[in-house]
Amino acid sequence: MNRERLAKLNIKAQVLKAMAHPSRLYIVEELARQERCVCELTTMIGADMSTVSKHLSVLKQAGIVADEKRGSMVFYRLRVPCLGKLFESVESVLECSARELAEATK
Amino acid sequence: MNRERLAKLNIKAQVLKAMAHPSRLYIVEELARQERCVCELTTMIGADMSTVSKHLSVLKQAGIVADEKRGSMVFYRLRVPCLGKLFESVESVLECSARELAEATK
DNA sequence: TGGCAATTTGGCGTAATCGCCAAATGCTGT
DNA sequence: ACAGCATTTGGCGATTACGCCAAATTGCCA
Repeated sequence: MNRERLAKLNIKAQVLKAMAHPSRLYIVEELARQERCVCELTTMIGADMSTVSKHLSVLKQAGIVADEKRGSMVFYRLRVPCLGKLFESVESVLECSARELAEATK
Repeated sequence: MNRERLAKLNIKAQVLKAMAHPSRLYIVEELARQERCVCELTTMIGADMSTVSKHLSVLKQAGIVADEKRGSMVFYRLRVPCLGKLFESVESVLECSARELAEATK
């Protein structure tokens, strides 16, 4: 495995890792519909605001979301419009393996 | 957030998490081309065989790969054929955010 | 300027992850 | 049955993730 490929793998894994958390995945799904400020997401998720803020920071550092300050509030939005495809892919992965997974974990 | 959605989020996050590691992502990419036995993957990755075996176990538990024992060797293959879409999605996410990410981390 | 709300940051304890080593398991051929 | 290869499992130390609390920061408005 050459180091170019390893570098790409690291970046890709980083993107996946950023979304590989229920709260963060929820955030991404919601931002795919519309932009939201931190307090909105906080009440939706039902966790501490500092926790949500850190999740957003992870997504931001992975290049998935962007933030914009308007007044005293910070609004987050998806940085890339192509995430919808990824959702579909994950969904289809689930559909493909859902039954087998259910059987496997019985 | 109702508990049905939370359950789905947990499963989706689990799938993403299983792939959110450079070695495991490498494995998935290779298995998308052809099935491989553990020792092949071990030499390709260059880690301890026990480490590779555990990575494969994670992918298996997430429903991403399936294993088949042939003789004394175990061959792994992708469980779902639709993972190609997901790769494309991750790639496009990278393309969309690569430049901005590079600038952001300067 | 003082106070209040929104957000971020630092820190802490707990839990999970990672990679290697050693040991156990399974299969093959003699 | 035995030796040897392929694979898995258990465990250990080190690193990282997670969620909450408290404190710091920033902007708004009286």
